[in-house]
Amino acid sequence: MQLMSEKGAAGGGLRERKKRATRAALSEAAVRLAAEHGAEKVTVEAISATAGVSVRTFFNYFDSRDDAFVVIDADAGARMRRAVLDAPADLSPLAALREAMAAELAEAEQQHELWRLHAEVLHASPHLLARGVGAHMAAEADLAEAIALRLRGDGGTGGDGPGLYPRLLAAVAGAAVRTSMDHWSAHQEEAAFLDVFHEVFTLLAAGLPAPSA
Amino acid sequence: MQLMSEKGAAGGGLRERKKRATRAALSEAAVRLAAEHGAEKVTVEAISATAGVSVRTFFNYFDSRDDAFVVIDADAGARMRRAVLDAPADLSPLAALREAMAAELAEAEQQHELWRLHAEVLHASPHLLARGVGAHMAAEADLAEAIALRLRGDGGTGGDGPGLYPRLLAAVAGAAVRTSMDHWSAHQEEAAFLDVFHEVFTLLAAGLPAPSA
DNA sequence: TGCATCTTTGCATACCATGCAACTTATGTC
DNA sequence: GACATAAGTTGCATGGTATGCAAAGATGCA
Repeated sequence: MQLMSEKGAAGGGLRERKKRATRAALSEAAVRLAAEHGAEKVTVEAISATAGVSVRTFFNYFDSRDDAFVVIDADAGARMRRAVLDAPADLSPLAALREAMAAELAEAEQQHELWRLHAEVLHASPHLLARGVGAHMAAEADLAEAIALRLRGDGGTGGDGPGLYPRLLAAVAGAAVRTSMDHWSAHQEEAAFLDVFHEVFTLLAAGLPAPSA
Repeated sequence: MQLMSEKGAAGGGLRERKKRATRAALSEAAVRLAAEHGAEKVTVEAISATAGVSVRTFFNYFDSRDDAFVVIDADAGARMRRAVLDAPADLSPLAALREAMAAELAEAEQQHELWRLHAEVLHASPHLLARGVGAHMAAEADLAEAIALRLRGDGGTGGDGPGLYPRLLAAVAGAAVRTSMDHWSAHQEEAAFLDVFHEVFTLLAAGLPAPSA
């Protein structure tokens, strides 16, 4: 079943620091090996050896081999959730989401090389790409709840989750980010990523009108 | 690698009819067994035995065990693509997509019981749900291309796929459908599915404004 | 230091997934 | 209808994936 994720933020204990380090080492080993040899040719044994742990320990951190390629940053969801909750009150829900996601993407640029490799790996095998897309869903559910909180103020999300509007907003924003990344990685020379990102959200806010051209 | 899907429509040859029957039998066996015992407890051997074929044959039809739970109707994508292309010219792209998807969902109601079980199974194990969402991506890419064709009239989609707008539209519409189904299955008694579906597309067309209430 | 807790590891086991060769079943032709 | 061919199914062998369990090794805390 995997180990619990303990604290999302930077905890102080030696144990938790070691655990984060091990997880990061496994993740990085998986991505680098996959970028070099192709994801299908990378065995769990190779990943574990590169990260300096046993195969059994690999499965203490990831539920499946593919998870090591797909799950990049486990705390990203929590950070976006907080960003949505802390956004200025005069931002529309859509704009709050846009800003939270933009901040997260900017953060991702810090690990530039690794993220680039990661994108390459996912794009190279559709199987993993699909898995990656699906993996965002949990984060989207979190975001939907954050939006619901933002809208209603109170903490009682009721028995059966956020309403239709927050769910839709989170799902659509997720789709928007994926579309931006896809399109940008196919037209990297023509436009900066942030331009694509903002054009996408502008289209959303306008109700996706048919292009005039 | 899986067998090729031959023709999407109803072909006449005995071979192809048998193949579709076998695929359907495997798919149905997988879903029913999973609904009864939980997806994790269903082995490929059990699915194959229920469908009356060997384990080896199972893997001739599906690339992995999970695919049998996830891939319900392999031709749905092709049908929606055609529906988008054949839609009346005065419909906006968003409306054309909405109608294509509504038609497909109405079709799904024919197999009501099986689709219901399918939804249950996916919902019961997040792992499969994520996989299911990812599986829609190929269909979305197809839809994006159809929209691009619809907008530009010509057949030359260029070297690097549809533009930003068609991609975004397809991705957002996919997110809208998933959201509708999620929300509806959580509030089944309160509203008819089609009402939820239309409310979602109305919100999209309005640019996802913050709710006034 | 010494004890409680958590983590890693090896081992055993079962299932998943693919290549290959032999066998069976459709299709089209004579 | 019988034949040659192409297509699909099956069993076997093989290797990777994934989990439970118990022993050994770290860490946290009094």
